[in-house]
Amino acid sequence: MAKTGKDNKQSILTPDFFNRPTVEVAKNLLGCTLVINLSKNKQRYIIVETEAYTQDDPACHAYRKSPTDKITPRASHLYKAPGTSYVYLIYGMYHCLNVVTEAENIGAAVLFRALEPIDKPSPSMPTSKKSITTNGPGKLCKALGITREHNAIDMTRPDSTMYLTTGSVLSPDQIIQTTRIGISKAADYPWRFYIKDNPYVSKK
DNA sequence: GATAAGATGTTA
DNA sequence: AACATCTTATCA
Repeated sequence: MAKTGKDNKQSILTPDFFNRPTVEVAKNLLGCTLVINLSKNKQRYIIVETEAYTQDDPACHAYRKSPTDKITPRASHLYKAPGTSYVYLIYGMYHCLNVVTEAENIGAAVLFRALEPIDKPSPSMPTSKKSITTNGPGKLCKALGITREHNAIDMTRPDSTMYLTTGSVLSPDQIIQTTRIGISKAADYPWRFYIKDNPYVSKK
């Protein structure tokens, strides 16, 4: 289980953090804090599961067979500055939250797959996985109220409705790297990361 | 426990 | 027609 990190000084993640290889960013986001200010009360969540999607990845929305292929409207957000939010609708009923990585105009991002609440923790421990509402990319957006309205937010600014800060520092043996979930194209890429033994990670 | 199917609408 | 998902139903 991740620590809350309340004893640490947390600093906001800057564009430099996201302007790096996407797989590195996905790994390093584990343990960091998502701060979200959609309603009146600011809420914080620890990132416990991520996936990387790059410009060379057939599963990425920004994937183009040839560099001359046109950029589609949905994927256009993926080409914005590192640290920008990208939200899309999946299966007609769920939203998924990503943060843009690498340099502007590259087209890569990290998908947020699961979060651990800091401010409203479940009483003691969740009694079962069914009671967790932030373990899965569609579920967490529903729980946090994230929709396509929250596209193209600069998440590197403390006055944004969403931004990211440093959190608990994880030791290498707490970070599990494995294959991605829920996709058919390039599902064998080992670009999913999660915190070992954390009860808020999706799946079993 | 496992596996199957349905909901739903944007995208290319 | 496919889809970076989740819930519910049914079988064991």
